[in-house]
Amino acid sequence: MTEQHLDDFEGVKAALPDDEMLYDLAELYKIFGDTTRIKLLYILFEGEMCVQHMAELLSVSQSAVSHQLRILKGSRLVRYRREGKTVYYSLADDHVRQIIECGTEHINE
Amino acid sequence: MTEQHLDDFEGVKAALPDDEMLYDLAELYKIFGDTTRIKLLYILFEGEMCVQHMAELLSVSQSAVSHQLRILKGSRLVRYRREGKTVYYSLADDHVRQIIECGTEHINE
DNA sequence: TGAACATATGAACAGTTATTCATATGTTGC
DNA sequence: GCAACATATGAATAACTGTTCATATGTTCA
Repeated sequence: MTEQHLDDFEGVKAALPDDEMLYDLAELYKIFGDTTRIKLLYILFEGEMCVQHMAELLSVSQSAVSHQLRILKGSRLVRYRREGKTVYYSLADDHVRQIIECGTEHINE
Repeated sequence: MTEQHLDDFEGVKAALPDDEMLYDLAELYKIFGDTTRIKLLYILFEGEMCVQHMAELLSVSQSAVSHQLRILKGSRLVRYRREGKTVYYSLADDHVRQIIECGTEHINE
C-alpha cells in the first residue's frame, strides 16, 4: 500500500518562500556555521568585551577576530561602542541567544 | 564614566561550552547555510517527496540533490523510505521547523 | 607633532564546499 | 538474466571562506 507523498508540484512551489528570503536565511545560518564566530557570540552572552581580550581568550589573532566581528556587525548580530582606543562589542539583541538555543536543543536531542 | 565590561577572563572561559559542543553546533548551522539545503527542507515541510521530484522542482541535477540529502541524512534532519525504485524523503522531526522559524524571526525583524 | 596602542582592512594563501560528470548500486518487470 | 529506471557515490573543478601578514586608520598622551 502506498503512503501519501507530494505530487502537487505547483502547490509545493507556491508554499516555498521567495528566493530572496531563502537566500537571506541561508546567509544568516552561514554566520553561525563557524566555530570562531560561535565562540565570539558565546563570549558576548556574558557581557561586552574588547577585541584584544576576545582574541586572547580564544587564542586567535587580533586580525582574525576583527574580521569575524565585521561579519557579525554586518548581520546586525552585535553592536559596538568605542571608549578611547578600545572598542567594546556586545550582542545586538536576544535573537542570537534564541537561535543558538534552538540549535543546542537539536544537538542534545 | 566607564561602563561595565568583562575583565574576568577565567569566568568567561568557564562559561563557554566545551569545544566539542561548539564544534557540533557550528556543524549544524553550516547545514542550514546553503540555499539548496534550505529549499529541500522547506519542500519537506509540505510532506515527503522523492529525489527526482525535488530535483525538478528546484531545477537542480539529481546528483546534486542526492549529495545534499546525504548531508541532511547524516545530521539526522531527514528520514527516507524506499518504495520500489523510488526513495521518499521527509523531515526527521520538528527541530528543523523550529530552527528555521528562529532564523526567520531575525530576518523579518 | 610624534610615539604607543587598539582596531580595521586589503591581499594572498590554504582549506573547504557545492556542483557536475561519469558510473555504480539497487529495484522492477519481462 | 537483462533492460529500464531511480538513486547514490567518487573524482574533478570552480567558487567560497577563514586565517595570516602587512599596513592603514583612529585615539591618547606627552
